[in-house]
Amino acid sequence: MDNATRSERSRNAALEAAIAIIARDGPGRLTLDAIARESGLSKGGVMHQFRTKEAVLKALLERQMAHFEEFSTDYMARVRATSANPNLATQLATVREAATSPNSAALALVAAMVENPNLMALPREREMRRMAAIREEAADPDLAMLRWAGAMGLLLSSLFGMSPLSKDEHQRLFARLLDDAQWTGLERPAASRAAKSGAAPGAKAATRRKRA
Amino acid sequence: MDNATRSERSRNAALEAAIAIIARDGPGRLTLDAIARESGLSKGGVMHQFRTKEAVLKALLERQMAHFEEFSTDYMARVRATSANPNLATQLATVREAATSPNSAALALVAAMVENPNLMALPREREMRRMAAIREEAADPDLAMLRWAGAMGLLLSSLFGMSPLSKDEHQRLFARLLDDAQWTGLERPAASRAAKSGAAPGAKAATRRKRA
DNA sequence: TTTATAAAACCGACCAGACGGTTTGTAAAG
DNA sequence: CTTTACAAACCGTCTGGTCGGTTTTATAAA
Repeated sequence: MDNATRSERSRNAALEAAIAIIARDGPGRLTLDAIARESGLSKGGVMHQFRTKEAVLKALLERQMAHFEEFSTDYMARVRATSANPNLATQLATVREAATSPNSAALALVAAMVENPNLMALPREREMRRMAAIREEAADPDLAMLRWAGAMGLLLSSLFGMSPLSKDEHQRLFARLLDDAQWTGLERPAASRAAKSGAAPGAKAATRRKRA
Repeated sequence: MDNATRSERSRNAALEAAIAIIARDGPGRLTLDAIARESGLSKGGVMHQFRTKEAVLKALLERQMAHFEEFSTDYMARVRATSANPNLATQLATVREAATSPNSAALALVAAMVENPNLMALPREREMRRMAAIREEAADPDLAMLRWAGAMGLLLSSLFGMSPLSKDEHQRLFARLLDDAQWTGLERPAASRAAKSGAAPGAKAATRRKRA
């Protein structure tokens, strides 16, 4: 077998094992020995691919982020033309995806937070940029943030096992969050922001797109 | 000093120390030795008050839950008469309180989840009962759930350090979540609840059914 | 009030196992 | 023959938990 793909396979096995462990036993049980056991590799093998445990977490985080990055990009490409607020739509759909997929990125996030809280710097920064984009394009930025927060709440509460909602109800709520038509009734034009953006005509911020 | 209060003081010191450690160093750094160091007690002293580490976590969880239980009861007593949906209002206010207070219950939750995920059984059950009450009283149960989810999203995202919102914005969003008047525009009469006695929950709700 | 006794709170040394990480050795790929 | 991928034994430290002993409080007889 090719050397590169051999490494690739091992790295993959280790990361899959890590996710399985976190999901099954909780983040506190994620140890290098456990990863070795679960993946079939020896501890030496794991340590050859990742020099330190933090490197494992980092790789895990990056892999999950890349996955959702891809999902996000695809979704964005599909709705950019049709949606009035493509960034919000994309983010909502991505969070739904994360909530649906069992080996969620959220698990990696929790594990990272446990081991080394400042590993979250990367995801945080990315998330913040997205939030900024959402607010830029929104007619009512606060409402957009609340829709985003609603999605996060659904995701995290189900991750923490605190959601009383069935799968169906979950999907229904996400669908409602995503449906712009259901939120148009109570928009508040965000006077503060309109005033801040200089000579902007006061009313409809939704028509003002980001740099075209 | 009285014997009972001596114990009380020690238990308190240990729990305070635990919260401080979690907040400062992350849940992964919460060890019995660390608690002993931080609290000034000896390890033996800590182990006398709590026979096991799990007992510490459990006590921590229960203390925080009791605190918010009290807040919740007080708030409920104040708004029960005036609010159309006192359960929702109370829950939103409680979550805001949790998000505001620095030594949040959420920290205890995360720590418990790390150490022993099934410790979350108690909070989960309580939460579920509340959610049920919220849905009972709501004209549009799904919307109520989304407002709740929004609050949870704000809380948890700020807990994870992923909130781009300032304190002021945070407060503003919570206020908006709490203000019934801002959500009456798009209520849907909850066909699900009315028709639920049948069998089909899953109808594609995308078609908007607004109410006057 | 004093004194004898118990019970509870507390200490700090100690232990077995688990932890992250290193080292040494070997087989496969280049 | 050199480099890379992996294995397995190993190391020092940390972890949750135990244990024997000391101090403080509680009880009550003298």
